[in-house]
Amino acid sequence: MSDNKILLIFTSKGTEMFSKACEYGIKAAIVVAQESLNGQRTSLKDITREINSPEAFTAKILQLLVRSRIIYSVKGPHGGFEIPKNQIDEVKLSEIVDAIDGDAIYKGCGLGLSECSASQPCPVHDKFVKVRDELKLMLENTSLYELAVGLEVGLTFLNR
Amino acid sequence: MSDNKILLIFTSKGTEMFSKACEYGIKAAIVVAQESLNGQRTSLKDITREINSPEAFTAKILQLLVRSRIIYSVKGPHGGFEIPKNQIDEVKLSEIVDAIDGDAIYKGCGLGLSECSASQPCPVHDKFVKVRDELKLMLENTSLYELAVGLEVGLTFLNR
DNA sequence: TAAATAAAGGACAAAAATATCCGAAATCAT
DNA sequence: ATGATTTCGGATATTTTTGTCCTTTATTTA
Ligand code: FES
Ligand code: FES
Repeated sequence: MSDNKILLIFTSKGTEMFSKACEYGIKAAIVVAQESLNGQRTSLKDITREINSPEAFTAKILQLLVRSRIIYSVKGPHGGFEIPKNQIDEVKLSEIVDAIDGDAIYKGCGLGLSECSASQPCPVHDKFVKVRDELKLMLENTSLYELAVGLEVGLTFLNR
Repeated sequence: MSDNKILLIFTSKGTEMFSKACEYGIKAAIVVAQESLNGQRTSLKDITREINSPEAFTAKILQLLVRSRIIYSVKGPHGGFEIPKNQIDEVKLSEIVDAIDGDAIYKGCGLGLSECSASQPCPVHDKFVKVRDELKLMLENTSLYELAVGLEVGLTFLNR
């Protein structure tokens, strides 16, 4: 053991690509999309059971998506969250990420400079832009529909 | 204004790819590399002036890099941080990120599942792995040397 | 209309990341 | 040896993120 006191200050389990809030938001949206494709609304409880997330916290994130008109909510018995069927294919991952984490991850400078600029690039700019742009493209081209279908068919998992 | 009380809870200026600690670490390492190529040591003060970062916090991060033997330190007058010239080309960005943020960003599941698995993939797995692997490759193939040279030549900036 | 249900919203709590302060230890120059 | 300099290390403070609790509001059903 010995010197793990100071190290603890920096013992992060590992910084991830998206915030927890965003991870929950994406997962929740996929569940809502999947149920919506089946013509069903999904309640907060159902969602948190499916994605194994803290209820009240997830509620806040869902509200964020509702405010961004990415999903829609209905109160009262048999209420819950839904997405109009014809809209599910139009909702891109980028909109969800943007609503929760902002666009810095796929638009901002990799070293945190005020803005990414090709004329005044940071040292990693050239190399970073390539992967960042591919991330951007991926997020903008991936629809909730395809993610929901994979889940419905049993090919993918939300909970492990 | 009206409803910005609740919204404030979620007003992040935008989640970035790397943590602040990691951004400082990368920038600091580049400065140290650049000076080392000139046969000079760099003091903490010089570093924080170059990259415009909080001094004491940056010191902690530098210590982390020292412990990982990515950079070396010398105490006392004319002390500071340095990297042996012949090592500068061998230090890859991935080692720095790994030492500070861990490897989750270029190895972990995009939706935060316990581990990324192709046999039990999360809904974004297929699409995410592509960009994550490119990020991994980029980090593993980018050396401190090339980043430092770009800075030396005046092509890149650390401070804007 | 009343009761039950589910989301919305506010206040608060805990944990993690970011940041500051100060003294100790090492090193160098005189 | 002494004093100046600079990193190292511990304690603490601030801010942001994550998470909980409980009340209010809207909606449905009986
Ligand atoms: S300036 Fe840093 S990524 Fe473009
Ligand atoms: S399982 Fe989620 S990215 Fe591989």
